[in-house]
Amino acid sequence: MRKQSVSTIRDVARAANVSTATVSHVFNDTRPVSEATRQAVLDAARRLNYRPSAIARSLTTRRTYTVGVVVADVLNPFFAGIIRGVEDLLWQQGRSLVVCSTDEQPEKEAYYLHLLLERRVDGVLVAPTGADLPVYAELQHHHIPAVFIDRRPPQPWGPTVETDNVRAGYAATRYLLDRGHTRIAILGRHQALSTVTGRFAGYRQALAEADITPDPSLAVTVDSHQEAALQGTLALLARRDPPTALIAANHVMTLGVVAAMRELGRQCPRELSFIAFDDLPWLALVAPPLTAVRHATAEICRCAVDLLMAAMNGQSTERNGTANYPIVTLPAELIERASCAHLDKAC
Amino acid sequence: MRKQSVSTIRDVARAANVSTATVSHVFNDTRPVSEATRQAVLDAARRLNYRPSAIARSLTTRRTYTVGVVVADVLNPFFAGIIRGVEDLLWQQGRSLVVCSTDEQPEKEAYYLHLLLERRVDGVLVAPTGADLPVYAELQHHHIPAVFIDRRPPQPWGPTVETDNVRAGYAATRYLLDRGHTRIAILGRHQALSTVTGRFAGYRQALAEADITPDPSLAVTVDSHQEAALQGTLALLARRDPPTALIAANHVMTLGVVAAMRELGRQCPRELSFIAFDDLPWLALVAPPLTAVRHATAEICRCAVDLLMAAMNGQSTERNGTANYPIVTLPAELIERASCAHLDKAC
DNA sequence: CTGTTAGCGCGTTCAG
DNA sequence: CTGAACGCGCTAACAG
Repeated sequence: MRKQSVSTIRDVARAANVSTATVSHVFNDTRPVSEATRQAVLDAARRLNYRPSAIARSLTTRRTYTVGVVVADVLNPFFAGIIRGVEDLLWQQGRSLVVCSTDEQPEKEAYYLHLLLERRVDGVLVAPTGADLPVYAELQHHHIPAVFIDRRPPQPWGPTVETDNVRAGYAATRYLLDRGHTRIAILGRHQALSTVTGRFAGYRQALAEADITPDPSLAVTVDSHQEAALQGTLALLARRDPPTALIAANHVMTLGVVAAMRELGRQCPRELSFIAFDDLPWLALVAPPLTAVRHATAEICRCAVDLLMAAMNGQSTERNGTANYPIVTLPAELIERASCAHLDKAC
Repeated sequence: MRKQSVSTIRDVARAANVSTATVSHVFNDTRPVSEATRQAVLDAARRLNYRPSAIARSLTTRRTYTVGVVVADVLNPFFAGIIRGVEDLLWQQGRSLVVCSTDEQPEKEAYYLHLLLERRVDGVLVAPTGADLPVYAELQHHHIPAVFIDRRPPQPWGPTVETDNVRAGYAATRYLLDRGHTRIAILGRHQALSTVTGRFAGYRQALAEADITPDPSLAVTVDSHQEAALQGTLALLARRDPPTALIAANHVMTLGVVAAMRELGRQCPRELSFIAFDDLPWLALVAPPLTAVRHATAEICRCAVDLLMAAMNGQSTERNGTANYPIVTLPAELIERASCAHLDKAC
């Protein structure tokens, strides 16, 4: 077998004695072709192992059938879920998905967005790091729509789909208040993301509504590592007046809290009631099962993809002057499990 | 601001009073350009918001700087880890990564590989479903190298990088044997993947070496869902002669086993010693901490990417006649934790 | 129903 | 050090 090069549409056209246009139309079903020539084309294509080049096609159609997904970390189960959800939705449209992990670094976010811009993806789904990057304007200039997921961008560069963090933080706190807790702590990452601030705001709001003067030292922020979360929890529980309940504002925090409880040999919920943000299978399997706030991941994906499609198929990104992008806020669900106890009134 | 279209290399050339060739060379640093014109070009580019089109570039260079990664499921933490590792390695080369989840369905695998083929990715990393797909030959025909990860392809269509499943299965079983267990069960998915068969083979080998006549009914295979794993475990533990130790051959199995233990109120390791394949943070945090087999994920990624790069930069896929592709087998690590107890001789 | 042809935006010879 | 011109593989007008 001699070194056969990859064959092009022209090779097929020659082999089938038709024009390249006909071949194109056979493959794209974009205008009627007589059955005879159609078969001839398909035969020739099969013989030559022909596969149309999406690159060449993209050059003329100005569509890549690809979208970029920029998240903090694919390894984080929450984002893995987002990616999976988006992939399934896009799959049906023949679109593929290039994934990028920023590790919460604005430089990496900018780098990846530039990459996606050069590749001329049809659109991007971004969980922004929070920095106000010039690349957002560039994307807009190049008519590449962006939809923000999970967190709000620093400026309204596009529609946003997020969990109702305020309400979720409120609901979790309220749930604990209803069980008699007054000294409730919350542990989150030390970062100005809308997720964090929202959850903390809901927490404070619930306390205020219950006429509890919030103790600022019970709202703890740490670096986004399990170890930091562990140390933060240890410090919290070592106080003379430790909290009776604790909310972990994301999954990494949850791991740290559980590690701390284990290290101290503290029992949950007898010695500390606990609510975890981000639900995962294992939370239901430990002793005690952990109460958790579950994101509406499927809805987030569906909504984000819908918005992106609308922007991609619709006219331009900027409709008339300054567009007013929607912020879609989806409710989270509190999954009740055994990790929250009623506090005796006596306390 | 009027509707300004996206500017091309020609616009930049005009604006800078140079030829398109010069602009190209400025951006790619591919031949000396006088500092004056260089600046003029960069200025013009900045003014026009110019970004080179990777599509047009790919059409001439025949390189997309993109690789496809086909796995069973991005949501599976093992594969998420693979993707993250590969992404980090590729990132430094300016390559991006399109991810595809097959859900173990050969049709989906074929579909995605065709998609990647049309997109002319520089190479693919595949965790095959096990089916012998014609698309493998097509990839080869189109000189798109494939490297297989985690599982072996049905035919040697490319190099493979995998965990040493036999040794890992052997080590886990041996570990339990050393602690006095003789009735050891293993629970895996019901599927003819090299991962499963390897782990089961190692299990049988260890038993044979210990002169234990293996009880086939202790090697259980079920569908790859937590519920099926749960049922399988329940059945195993409901026997008149239940095993004293159990190995879960992957993470889904682990979830099912833990759920079953919880449902039965069985204590680990007092009533059942347990080893989990696939290590995750939470395994160390439950009571008791779960002994686990940890894959050398980082090494798998490094090795797979190295092999892929070699194939992409090297000449063609088929060097001389039938290439002989290596199968790289990387050792897993047994992480000792408290979930395995010594069995009293008396038993 | 089918063919011709002109780009799409870039890299890359070959001349100068 | 620079420019002109061709081609990558395909789609989209326009003819027929």
